[in-house]
Amino acid sequence: MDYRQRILDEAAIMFRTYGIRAVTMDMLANQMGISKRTIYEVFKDKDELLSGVLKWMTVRQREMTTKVFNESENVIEAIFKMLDMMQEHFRNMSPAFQMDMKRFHNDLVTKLTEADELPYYSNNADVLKRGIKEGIFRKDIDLKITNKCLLEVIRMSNDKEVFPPEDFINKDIIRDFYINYLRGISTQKGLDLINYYERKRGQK
Amino acid sequence: MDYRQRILDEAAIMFRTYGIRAVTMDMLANQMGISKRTIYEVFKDKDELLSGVLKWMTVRQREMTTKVFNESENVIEAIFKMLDMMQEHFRNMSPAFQMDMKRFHNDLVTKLTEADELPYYSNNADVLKRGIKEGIFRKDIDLKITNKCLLEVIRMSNDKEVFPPEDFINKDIIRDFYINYLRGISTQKGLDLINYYERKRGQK
DNA sequence: ACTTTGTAAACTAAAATAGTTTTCTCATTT
DNA sequence: AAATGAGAAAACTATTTTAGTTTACAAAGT
Repeated sequence: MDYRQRILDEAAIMFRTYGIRAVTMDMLANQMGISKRTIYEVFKDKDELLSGVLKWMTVRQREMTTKVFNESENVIEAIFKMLDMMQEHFRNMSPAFQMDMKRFHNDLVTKLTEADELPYYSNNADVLKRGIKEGIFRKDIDLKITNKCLLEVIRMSNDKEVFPPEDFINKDIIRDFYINYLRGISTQKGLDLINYYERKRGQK
Repeated sequence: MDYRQRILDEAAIMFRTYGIRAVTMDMLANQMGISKRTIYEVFKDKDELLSGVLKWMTVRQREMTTKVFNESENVIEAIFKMLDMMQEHFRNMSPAFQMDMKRFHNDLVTKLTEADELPYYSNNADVLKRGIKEGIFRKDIDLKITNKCLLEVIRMSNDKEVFPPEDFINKDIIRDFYINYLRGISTQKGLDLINYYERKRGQK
């Protein structure tokens, strides 16, 4: 029985559901039916547990995205699927989680951001290159800047201070923001594809 | 400027979004751009604020339900609309809120439950009576028991321990539970109406 | 000038929780 | 059957938070 993995899985669920502060180590141990000490046997402290959870979430996200990208006809289809996954990821995440991350673990956030170990905040250079190769994105875009912009779009879309929930009821902010930026860097072929998948999506 | 009401409104939003413990009095004051002391000028302590918030939520819920009931053709239509409202209410509520209520304010919960001052946990006797008068519910049902059962259905449907989210992905538990119990107390006319509104709902 | 109303910020006291230590239990090994 | 070891259970303490208070101060109205 791999305690480490079991703890990571359960902690991930609980952190995402209730927030980080709200989940005490006692609560987690009780919920899993193990002793608190066993948790501390594997993880030095709560910070290490949290950072483990985030890294694990990133690994899984990477695997899923890679799979999606390999199985997609073109970059636009892949991006649309990835946006669906991302939306699902953030939809099930308690606002408390994001608030706690900012208030109490901001140093961890910056560390993980720099190390590209935060789910859905990872380097998109490969995607962009593929898009260029497929004639979907314009050849003259600046890879580094565009990549950074896409990351910022995601970050901002999920920032409650930028888009306060009381003013923006719509949950499709990411989509809207991301896709319209995408249009801006697309060729005619890219635009046609975006329109195609947008229509397709609207139908269901 | 009615501080009491403004505080209630903002606290309601924050408690529901982040949970009760996660929202500190400082945070609430900062968010509103007022001083913490001003809050304590109006509310003795956090408990009183919370209880105020819940009562206020109940008042609004009552108004809305009453309106819906007066504007509905029959009891089944009214109940369907009410279920929609209820679903919306619980959908936007952080699991942390419900957990905090149970862990740290359980005495308040029981107090408010007894006083019928918890949103959506209110007496349904009038609804049942109207249903009987309209020939939708059977005449021979035991009002007191049925009423209690309906309340319990709502309570259980929202209890994460009864329906753990990891096992029951479906958010329509309340609907399913409530409506099928309703079928059990309905006349043929009632059943026909339920089927009609179920179909109508399924279409959109 | 004086009073009221509220902000800002420092402070204290209480509560909760992270993390530790101790004791006990049961299963496995020798 | 004794020894070992992994982990449960629960009590403990040390730290951190946060509720709630107090103080000083600023603006606005009288």
